[in-house]
Amino acid sequence: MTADNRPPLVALAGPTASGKTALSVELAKRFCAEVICADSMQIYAGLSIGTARPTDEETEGVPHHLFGFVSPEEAYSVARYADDARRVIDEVSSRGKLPFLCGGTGLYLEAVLDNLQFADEPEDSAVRDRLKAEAAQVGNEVMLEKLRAVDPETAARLHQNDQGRILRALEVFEVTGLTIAEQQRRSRAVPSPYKSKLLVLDYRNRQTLYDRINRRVDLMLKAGLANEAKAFLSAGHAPTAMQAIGYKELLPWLAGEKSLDEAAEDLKQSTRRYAKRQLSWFRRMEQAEFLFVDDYPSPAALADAAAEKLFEFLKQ
RNA sequence: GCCUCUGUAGCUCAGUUGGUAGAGCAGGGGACUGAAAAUCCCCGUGUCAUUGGUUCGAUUCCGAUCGGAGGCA
Repeated sequence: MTADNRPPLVALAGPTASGKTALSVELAKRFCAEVICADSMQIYAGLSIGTARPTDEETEGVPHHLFGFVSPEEAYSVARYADDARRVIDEVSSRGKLPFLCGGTGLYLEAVLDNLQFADEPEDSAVRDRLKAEAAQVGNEVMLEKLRAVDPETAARLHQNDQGRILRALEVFEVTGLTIAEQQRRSRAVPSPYKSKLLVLDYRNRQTLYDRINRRVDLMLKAGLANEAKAFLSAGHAPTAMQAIGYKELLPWLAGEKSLDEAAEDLKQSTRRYAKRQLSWFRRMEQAEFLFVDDYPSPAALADAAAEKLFEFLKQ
């Protein structure tokens, strides 16, 4: 067995409120690592309390990258993230530090860990807008049939109601002349220049996680989430950032339709459901090694266990 | 104390003219390649309160008991 001489890349994933931030800082200190955001919402400036972005106090002097650096007015995407993340990873690595991805966005993590290649595509969304208008006219079934005619492979795996993916597949074919199935194959053509390790935090007892989520939402509100949301929501449209959990759920309260308590309950529920979806993503990531937080008596014990796994990995 | 109503899935309730039951919400699982904290798909066995009786058969009818609600004293 030949040694893998590629430089190391470590990632820590886990559902929201699982304790990623604290653990990442602790591990970063032990391994001389620098943390790189792998979270689709913590990248935005202005969304700080609601996305639980690490505060200066929490980072304890450990360098953090790609947090809060995108204007919420901008449309961001996985493709841009992959570029940004690779650039930072290379920088950190070339300085002799360990790049440490931390975040809960499965797609972003996969894009970097699997070194997915994204082809250049024109910025304008004219094609997409047109396809959307067409779908509104003729219905999803017809659009799915159109896709089946050019890309039966993709059409076969998409459900009729999955309009977003059906239209994107049609868009890719129209813009690039290649099916999205083929594009996706090509996206995996280049092996990663890094050897990587992915740790995932989870809880054996789901309720424990949910309790943490509920508690954290209360803390966010105490920390001033309502004001942050007010400022963010009144700043106008923010196409992608607008999707962040923690803001849109407070709209009914700002509109006087719901009490703050009711809105907070909705917010907790969306967050719980989100955590579930995150876990479902992480479970299918082949290289994921799960660490169950409630297996350990203390954060320190968890950190020791995680550190041991990283030692093993770095030795390889 | 008496009368009436009520007790079915974690919650709110349907329902079975007697052949062991189903919705919404909650919850669970899955998918995911340019909006991903988004989006899409799938999943309902529960001593039908307990206990006797009638019946081939009771969650369904009758009685009692124990909860709950309302009314009258």
